[in-house]
Amino acid sequence: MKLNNTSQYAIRILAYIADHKEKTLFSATELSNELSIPYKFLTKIMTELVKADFIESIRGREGGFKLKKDASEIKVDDILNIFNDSIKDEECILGIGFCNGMCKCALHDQWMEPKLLMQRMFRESSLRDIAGKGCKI
Amino acid sequence: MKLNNTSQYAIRILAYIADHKEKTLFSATELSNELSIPYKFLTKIMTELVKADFIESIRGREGGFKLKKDASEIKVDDILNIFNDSIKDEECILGIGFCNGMCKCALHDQWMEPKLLMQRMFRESSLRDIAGKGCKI
DNA sequence: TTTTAATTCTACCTTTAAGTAGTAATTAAA
DNA sequence: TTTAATTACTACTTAAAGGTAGAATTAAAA
Repeated sequence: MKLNNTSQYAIRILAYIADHKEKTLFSATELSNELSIPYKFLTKIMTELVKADFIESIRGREGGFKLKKDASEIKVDDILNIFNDSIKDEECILGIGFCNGMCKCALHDQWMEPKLLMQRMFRESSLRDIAGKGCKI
Repeated sequence: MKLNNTSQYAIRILAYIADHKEKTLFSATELSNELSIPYKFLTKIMTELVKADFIESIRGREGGFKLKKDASEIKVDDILNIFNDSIKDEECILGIGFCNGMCKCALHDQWMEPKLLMQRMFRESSLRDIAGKGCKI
């Protein structure tokens, strides 16, 4: 019962960048070192964040990465969505075909409340909310 | 953000068995058919459930499986524990080293409430509670 | 005693997530 | 204009989850 590694890394990367408002550009090397994320894996994730338009990249010498949107406009759930890791409404905790009013799984009712809480947490927490709130590694 | 397939299958298998009190023995073939779980994968899971002492197996012709404990004594969390899939107290949603009072991750505080709810749901739901509450597949 | 229907065991195969390697492209500084 | 520092791209490797195959074992029924 966990987020996948890629999602975890992506959230930590973006939160780190959002946290350091004094800096304008972050290199992959810095992010990799500061956040203890394997360099090559990090650059792979950065490319996806660029494609998803959350991050702008400056190529070439003295280049780097920076946020493309305001930190308050990026929700944790938006990040999870890039990696297909957010909690879908129709998702069933026991993995049965259709889990809803007509045919629900054995844990459907108990799962409802924690599921909604988690969805709210992801949908309402922006990078601004979580930046600087925690340790890096 | 989901339970692994094996955990889902195991919960559904045990809930099914707990639900049919009129029957005393369940063959792998029946369970596989009724729950739409691949036969060979199911037997693998059954073996683990037997080793974990939740299920008793009767070998040979006319054999099968049955619950070894009372349904009220088996919690969903006990099942998840077999497959290392329960939510540990120290588990961090962003996967950082030690996520506690001293050094917590950026989502630590928001994660607290849904995490405790889920832990309670798993720890307090017994097979008896969930048996017969849902569709099979 | 043989057959048959069942579980168990060992080993393998497939798919996906996670991570690595090497090189090309880009750009500012020297 | 060359060099160094940077991101981007393509392809590969490794590890884990998910799933399959086949033979061995067991024990009731015929």
